[in-house]
Amino acid sequence: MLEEIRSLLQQSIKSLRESGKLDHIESFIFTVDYTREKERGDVASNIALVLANAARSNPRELAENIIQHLPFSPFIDRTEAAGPGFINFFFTREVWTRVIEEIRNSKQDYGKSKIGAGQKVLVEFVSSNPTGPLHVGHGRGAAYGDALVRVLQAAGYDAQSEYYINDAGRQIDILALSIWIRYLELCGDSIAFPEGLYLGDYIFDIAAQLRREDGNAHYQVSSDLFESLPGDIDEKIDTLIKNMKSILSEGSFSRIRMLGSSILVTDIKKDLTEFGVEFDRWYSEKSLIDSGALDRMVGVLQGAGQLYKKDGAQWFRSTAFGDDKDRVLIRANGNYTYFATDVAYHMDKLDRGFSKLINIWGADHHGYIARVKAAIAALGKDPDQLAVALVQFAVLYQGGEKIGMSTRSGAFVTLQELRHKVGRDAGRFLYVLRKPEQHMDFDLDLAVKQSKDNPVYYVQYAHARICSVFQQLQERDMNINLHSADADLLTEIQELELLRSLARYPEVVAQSARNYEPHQVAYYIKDLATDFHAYYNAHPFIAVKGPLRLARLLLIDATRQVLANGLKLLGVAAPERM
RNA sequence: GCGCCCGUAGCUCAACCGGAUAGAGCAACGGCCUUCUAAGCCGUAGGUUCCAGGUUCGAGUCCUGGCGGGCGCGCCA
Repeated sequence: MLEEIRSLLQQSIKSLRESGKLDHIESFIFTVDYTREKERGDVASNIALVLANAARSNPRELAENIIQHLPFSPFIDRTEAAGPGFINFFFTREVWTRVIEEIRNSKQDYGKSKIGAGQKVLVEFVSSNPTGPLHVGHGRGAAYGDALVRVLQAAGYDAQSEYYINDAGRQIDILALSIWIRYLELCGDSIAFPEGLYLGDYIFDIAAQLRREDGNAHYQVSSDLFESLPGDIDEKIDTLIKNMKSILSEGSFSRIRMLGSSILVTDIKKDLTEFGVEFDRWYSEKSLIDSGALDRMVGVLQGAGQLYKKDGAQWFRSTAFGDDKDRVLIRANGNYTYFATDVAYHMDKLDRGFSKLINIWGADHHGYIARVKAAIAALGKDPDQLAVALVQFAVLYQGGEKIGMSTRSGAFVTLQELRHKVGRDAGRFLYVLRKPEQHMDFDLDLAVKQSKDNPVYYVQYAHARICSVFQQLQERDMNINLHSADADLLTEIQELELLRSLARYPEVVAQSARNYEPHQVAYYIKDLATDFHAYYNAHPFIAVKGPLRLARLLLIDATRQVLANGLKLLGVAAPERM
């Protein structure tokens, strides 16, 4: 509908020009938006305000002029110039009839658009290291990323989701080391667990499984492991890893690595699936090394003259592309850095033909953006193809107290615990109710409440209430055939409010996709639920006669459909009863 | 020190590319169940949008400088 109005305005401008009442203006941007208050019509445009300057005329007069030249439309009842020069449009009943029909015809597709026009977009999110379970911080990224993919798809983008598994490199070595030491303990060795390794209970579980399956096959005397360790904690860990690799057979080492990461990846997948988050693809970091993609990338940068050696390491001249400092790709000990494989990964994403890459990262990774963009530029691509959405941390509160979190020490609330405690729907809705860059207080007490305080139930309740009305009608064997229903009978204030809201939905989805802001959908369905509850309390549906009842049923059925569509985009269930 | 994010009602948060009188929920106060789910509704009260300048028809939104909070600034990921 906004496009219709936009077109009417453009036609008016054209005829103003042809009659010599308006000079030609190169290009201009104007808005056509649904109004916040119905006193200002259903839709308003600032076109006269925008053009007034260039036309050197009074905006209010220009608005009147534009109105005079508007072509006829069956959708416009009347127009007015208002305020400083806005043009307000008031819809005819024709519009409401059309909206209801459209919802009835489109059903689960109502709200979809083509603004993405098949653009290939890759959304990468969570991508947590398989070195421990997901915690509530990952939950926010998961809820946001999944909703974003759904919203983009609804807006016509060819959006795909991907999880990058860091199954190569140092972190996985540390994981293997942690498991092996616990395993040695299980074999009867008494070992002082070194600093900086993974401490969580899940490490014991993996070690126990290893021993169950392989017996003492990986047992080696551990005294060599701790020989001549340096003082620095990182160097100490690197030495421990080196020692472990020389003590263990190749087979044992890779067995422990693989077992650890595969168990953890499986757990992560399960956690996410139960949270309603599925990925189109799980992309292995290790595969970049095995396939030679990493070496190819280094070759390209080498060929471009953007690499140099210093202190035994291989550096990428990222400062030539706007980064603060140059970055190491290959460490002096010969190992690739995480950054190196990540650059290869981004090269691969672009090679796969995605026009836009959206990465969802925790806010602590913001300093990483410049170097990845620098690498993309150095590889001869456009760094603006990469968009990074930073998700701020969620701080958990319980009983008014902040719950501290620390990953390394193993003391954190896992996503699974959150889900068991508050449920999938409440968890996802509360996460996605905040725009990602906003710092967030996650109130566990509130999330747990199955009451009016919890916004997710407010929306779901509206959906269930509507279903219940139809359920009752069916039980009483009353007519619910809406084919002959007449939307023109809907004239109550609450009915018009609902119709206005329903009409807005496609634009909300489009806007939400354009800005990567699924929270707009969450707020919209909250508002829609409010409109419905107000209606429900003001007017009867069952205890009212024939045609009017059918008209009202028509309206609430459409409302139910839109609530369901919106909830679906957020990955939240639309229950039929509560 | 440098960089990024945030600062809006007592609390948690919205505000569509800069638009008209800054909105919800919770908390507070007053009402509504012999009628379809009260997990609901109606009403009252609550604001120097952190501060100071600037840009313009118009600023919570953009720019500059402060203040406050969070996070970065590794041959970690």
